[in-house]
Amino acid sequence: MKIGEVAKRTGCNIETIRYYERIGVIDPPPRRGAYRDYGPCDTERLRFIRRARELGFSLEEVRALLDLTPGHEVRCDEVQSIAEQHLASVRAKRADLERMENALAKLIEQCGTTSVDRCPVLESLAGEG
Amino acid sequence: MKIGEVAKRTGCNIETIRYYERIGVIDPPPRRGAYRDYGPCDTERLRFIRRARELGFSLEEVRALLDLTPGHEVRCDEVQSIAEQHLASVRAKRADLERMENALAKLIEQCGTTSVDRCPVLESLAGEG
DNA sequence: TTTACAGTCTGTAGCAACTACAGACTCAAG
DNA sequence: CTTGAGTCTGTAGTTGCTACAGACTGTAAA
Repeated sequence: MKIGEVAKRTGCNIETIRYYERIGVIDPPPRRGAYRDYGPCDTERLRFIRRARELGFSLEEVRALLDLTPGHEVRCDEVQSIAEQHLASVRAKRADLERMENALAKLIEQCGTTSVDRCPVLESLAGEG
Repeated sequence: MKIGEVAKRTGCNIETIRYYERIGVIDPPPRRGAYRDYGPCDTERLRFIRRARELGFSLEEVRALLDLTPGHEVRCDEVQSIAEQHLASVRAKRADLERMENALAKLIEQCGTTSVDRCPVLESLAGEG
């Protein structure tokens, strides 16, 4: 399989696949002539990476996850621990965004409630704290 | 005021202040000798920027916000529109994270429920879709 | 006066995780 | 033999900083 085919099958784009190779997240495949020649394992691995990225795992976390499987001696507890750490950070981010959302909503709500030459959004951003 | 003082007062760090100057978010202040010499307006502006950044506005959005005030002819409706756009994107991000959180929690929940040599997290990341 | 020292200066490189070229090449079909 | 889509390498851009290196400046104490 050439890189374009793999890209189509995995949903990764071509540049990204080459990027993953460059940073060592996937191994360089053999070449058929000048072109990279991928097998089914590569598509699987790339799909794995893609899923994990979609779930917000960083590439470092993905790497750690991938490093757990090679000898097929899977450590479910380690996987669980990585996933749990990640879950915690997702929850934290979500809480941040929630606070932001509330603050923004409050700001916007005030708009139009005061006299013409004052804007509560700007004032509240400028005000001291 | 020298840059260190401004940094302390605004909570921005020194490198960041110089960075903002470089990209034109703040104007280059006059120099007293070789050193940048800031006035109170600069601290206000930097505080404004910092608040906005904390609320997740991008620097481009911050720039747009700042561009609305210079002639003191404030356009509250424009400010509101920027804030609303931003609110929408915050909400979208939060929804994404929520989906992530659910998926992760489900994954983790399954851990330990199957036989010893299978890990549901890895399987579900690897599985086809 | 000298000298020490904290603070500042410029300029550049690094981070994550890609994306987007330029310009050369390759390989199969017509 | 030529066309053209696909691929190759290498480099630079993105966002919003952060972190140096190596030079300089200004002040205060000895």
